[in-house]
Amino acid sequence: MKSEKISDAVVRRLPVYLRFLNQLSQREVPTVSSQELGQKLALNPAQIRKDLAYFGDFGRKGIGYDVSYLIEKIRQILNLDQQINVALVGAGNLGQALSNYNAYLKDNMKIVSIFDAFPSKIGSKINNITVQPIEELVESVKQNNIRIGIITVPDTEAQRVADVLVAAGVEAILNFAPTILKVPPEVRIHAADFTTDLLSLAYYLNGKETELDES
Amino acid sequence: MKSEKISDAVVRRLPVYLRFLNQLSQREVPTVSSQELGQKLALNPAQIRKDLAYFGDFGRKGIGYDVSYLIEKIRQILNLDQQINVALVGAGNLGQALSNYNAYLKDNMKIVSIFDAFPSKIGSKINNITVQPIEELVESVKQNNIRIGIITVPDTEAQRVADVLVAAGVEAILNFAPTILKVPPEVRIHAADFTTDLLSLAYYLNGKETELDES
DNA sequence: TAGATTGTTAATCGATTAACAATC
DNA sequence: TAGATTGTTAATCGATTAACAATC
Repeated sequence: MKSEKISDAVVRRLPVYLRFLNQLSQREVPTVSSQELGQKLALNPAQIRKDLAYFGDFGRKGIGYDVSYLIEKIRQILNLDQQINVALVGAGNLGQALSNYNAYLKDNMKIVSIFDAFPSKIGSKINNITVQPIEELVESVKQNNIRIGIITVPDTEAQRVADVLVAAGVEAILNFAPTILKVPPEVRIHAADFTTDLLSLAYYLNGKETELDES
Repeated sequence: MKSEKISDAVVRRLPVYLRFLNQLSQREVPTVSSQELGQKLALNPAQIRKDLAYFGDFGRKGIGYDVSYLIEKIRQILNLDQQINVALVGAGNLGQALSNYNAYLKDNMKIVSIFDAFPSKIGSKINNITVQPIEELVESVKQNNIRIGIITVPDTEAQRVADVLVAAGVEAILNFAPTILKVPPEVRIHAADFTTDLLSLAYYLNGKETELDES
């Protein structure tokens, strides 16, 4: 166990480990080596060992990692040993898809409130949750102990919504809008904008990745 | 213009530049400096200049970058000066959201075919496109000059679908399923799995990012 | 004991940032 | 000319990988 600052690159791999470990657990595989993890996840085994060693000595030399134990530990590290309440802002197509797709549930993340600005959406039910007007957000976030906000509104509204979420005291935001949001440094933001991913893919079409520089 | 290998980190910033430049263009701003771009996009100006300089001398000393010219150039670099046809596999909630949300259209990316395995989905129309059975994928991809595939099927099906897309000759895949896909090296894959993003956010809740290591 | 695999240090690799001459 | 800003080299910073002693 070291007490260095842990980089975001490391943190983002933890859910990847967790997911695969859960699969192993389901198949009742008792232990796994960094070697095998690396192979399955396309990562360097040394990197995996190093990542895990930041948080503790979870493995056993000569044996590997106990699957159940490592799952428990990673869940603790990610704060997933308690339920994390999430608010979703933007009940459009994408927002509806995210709230239906409640795969997070098994990971203790739960969308407990949904907000929208459109009067036509308000009052309707998505996945058993009644859509509320954004005016009620601050109050609702405080009352329901909501700690994470998901933004699925049009990009023109994203900053406004982020400001409201911050005012409500949310600690982290997952932003699906294609905008760089300005928030105070204590609020963590992850961009989940897939248009960026998709457009950048186009670069790799057509052999453009090898330089054709003849000139 | 250098002919180094361009890293993916650089490529992924290009769509971010492009998006902001489009906004400037709409406001009819004629030129922009790396300084200003950096400020708005929360990036280091030197990094922006370096990124752009990989592809050519697009700026003018003392002036900055001509907005329209830079847009044109970045679109060329990203292969977006031609229409790129995209296939979507998986007509569930998320798939429907993506195909409705056709924000890519203005960037010359177009979802032209949608596939699903569920008999109940097949034949229905989403955003004016008829959902086809996966059995028709290979044929359809070839006929419609589809070059990118988007995977929005359940994770248990993702690898199978990826194999079919590869067999059909797709050059790149955007994968929303939470699985590490195995594909031949000439096919580019980007992971767009937001559960990873969301779970990793939980790490930052609650002051966990500063080490409490007292022991 | 022999084989396997960890945790960790050192080496490498790559990406970001600073600095500045060139020049509009 | 003076001020601004690029393109690029050099310096820095950080992340990944290799190597290996410790040990199950």
